[in-house]
Amino acid sequence: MRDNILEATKSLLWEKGYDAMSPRDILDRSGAGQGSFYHHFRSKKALTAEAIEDIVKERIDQFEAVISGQGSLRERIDAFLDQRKEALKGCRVGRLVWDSAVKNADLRRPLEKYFKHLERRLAEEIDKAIEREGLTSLVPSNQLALLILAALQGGFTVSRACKCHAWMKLSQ
Amino acid sequence: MRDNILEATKSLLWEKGYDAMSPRDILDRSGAGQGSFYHHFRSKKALTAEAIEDIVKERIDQFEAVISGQGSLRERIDAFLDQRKEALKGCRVGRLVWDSAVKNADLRRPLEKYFKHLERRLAEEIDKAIEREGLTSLVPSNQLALLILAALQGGFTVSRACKCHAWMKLSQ
DNA sequence: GTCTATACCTTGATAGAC
DNA sequence: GTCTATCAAGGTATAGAC
Repeated sequence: MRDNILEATKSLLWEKGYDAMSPRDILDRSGAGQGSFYHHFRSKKALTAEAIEDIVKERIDQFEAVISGQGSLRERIDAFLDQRKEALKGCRVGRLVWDSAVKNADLRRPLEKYFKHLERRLAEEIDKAIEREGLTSLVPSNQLALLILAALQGGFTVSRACKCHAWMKLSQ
Repeated sequence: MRDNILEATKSLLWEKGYDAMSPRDILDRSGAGQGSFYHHFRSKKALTAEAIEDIVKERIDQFEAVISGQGSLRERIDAFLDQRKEALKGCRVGRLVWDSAVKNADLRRPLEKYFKHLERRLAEEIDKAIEREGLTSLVPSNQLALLILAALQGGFTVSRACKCHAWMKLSQ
């Protein structure tokens, strides 16, 4: 039951975010009762903190699965971008950035960890590719890495505002 | 008093978003009483709709003030990016995209209008600059325009997650 | 561990006096 | 137009039985 509650929370955070997600929502989706909720978790915020840790862990694993894999850099980055088929739902992590809960440092830290990790690893792989694949870059690799991240996150924002997959235009 | 309420709402939408903003917050900031609130506006959502219309209007005007001005394309785009000094607060428009109110088509439409306008105008100015300034572009102007928008919006997201101005690294 | 009952607060809104 | 009083519903959490 603890797991049900946690999974329900993770999906609700993606769909509605923290502010719009009520304990009621979590109980309905998980099938748990009030008793279970407050037996396993001290508060909505404590539960959210754990859910965010989980989400970031999963996303980093999924990212590493493609970026550390075989293929050219271009192929691996494309595979990374392809992980986001449902543009209108946004990034499971980036979506949380604007929620009030994130004013709390403990809840924000995992989000920072996520973006820092992706930025660092992308820059590393770009550097490797410059060496191995003979690529050239007009800007430092860490700037390029950040640009890729930002364009992806902002693509979600524009996509949702326009209710269409703007990022598809970006990646052709 | 009507204006006080509207202005308070506009600033609160920027700081907290729709879901985390209560009528109480609005009354406190505007100095109005319950009576005034519901005399001038039918509901929180109706007030928000009007506030969003206002915000988009103001932002488009501010954008046009620089993009239609004098100077090279590069200078004008830099001026546009420079309008966002407070990266951690995010874009007044983009910030709203993830709020529950935006599921309502009437509230989402102004956001779409904003991004569509900026995308179209940036693409136009890029085309003009290619002709007049002899610039060249590796990608179609509308893709480049969208990339600029997305990188800016996503820059806000990453900046807030990391509590630092990521976009400064992007624009050097 | 889970259930039901309960409690307190806030939200979002209405009513009626002035 | 503004004020105060009031309200129903829902959000968040606790208590105690099983």
